[in-house]
Amino acid sequence: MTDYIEVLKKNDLKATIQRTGILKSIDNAGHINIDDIYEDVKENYPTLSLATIYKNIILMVKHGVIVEVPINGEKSKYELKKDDHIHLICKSCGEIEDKEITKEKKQILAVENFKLDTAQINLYGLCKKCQSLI
Amino acid sequence: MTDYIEVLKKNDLKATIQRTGILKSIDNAGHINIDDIYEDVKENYPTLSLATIYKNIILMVKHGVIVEVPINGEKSKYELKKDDHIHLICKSCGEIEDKEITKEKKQILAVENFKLDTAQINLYGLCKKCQSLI
DNA sequence: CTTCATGCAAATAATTTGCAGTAAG
DNA sequence: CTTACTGCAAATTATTTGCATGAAG
Repeated sequence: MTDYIEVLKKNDLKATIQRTGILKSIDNAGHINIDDIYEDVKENYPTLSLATIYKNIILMVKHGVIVEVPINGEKSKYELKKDDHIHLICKSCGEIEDKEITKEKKQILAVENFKLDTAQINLYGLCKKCQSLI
Repeated sequence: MTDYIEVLKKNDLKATIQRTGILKSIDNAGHINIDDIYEDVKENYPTLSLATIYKNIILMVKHGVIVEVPINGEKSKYELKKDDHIHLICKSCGEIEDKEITKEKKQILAVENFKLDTAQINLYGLCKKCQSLI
């Protein structure tokens, strides 16, 4: 269980109850879009507004607390910041699974004349469960 | 120079002047978002409407003529459909460069229990030009 | 205390839709 | 011919902004 208050302060952000609530929601879901965060957080903080979520998502991305995960044909989802990893995105059920990138894999992606900051690797296909349903 | 009429027909789409215009614009830019397509195409077809672009982008993505390239914190760009490749996205100037994925690299990305369809690899960092400006 | 965050309502931007008139095959 | 496409205007949805009040450090 992550200490969201710590994470926020470490990244120069005040720890408000709205922010920890949003982080808890993201952490819980793994990957989640703004509307779903709103639905989720509202349960515990009914007065929390969508505008507050927008403002905070932008802010927390800027401060490196969370990361945007753009998905083809959908609204972006967000996840807690962690080491680069691969997203396995199921085109059938929409489930997103994280997969570690080994050092060797990352090395292989290295490109000359380009100073790499973040690698975003999304593999679209069919997860095990959905394959078996065909 | 690609024959856009051919491409469209091959993918079961009528070849209208608006569609070939959009494809030409995308091909020309490499990677371009909807607003910029609009600005570009309007020069030659001033009556072409933004609604038509939206409708056709959605349609051409569905038919596999073009591909969405989501970019963190921006509106998605679009490119002509081609073999999977890597995008080098410069965080400074915004330039996107395509880089081939060798078979070995693609093999390395293979994951058990996941039937891969499309690989989307975006590397965010600094291009050569922008590195030298620091 | 002091500064920054929240919530609301209102503004703006982005995308979608319906429909009458056109064009492609 | 027949079916599907376009352009327009209107509707909807998504996102941003300003400001008075309230909470964090």
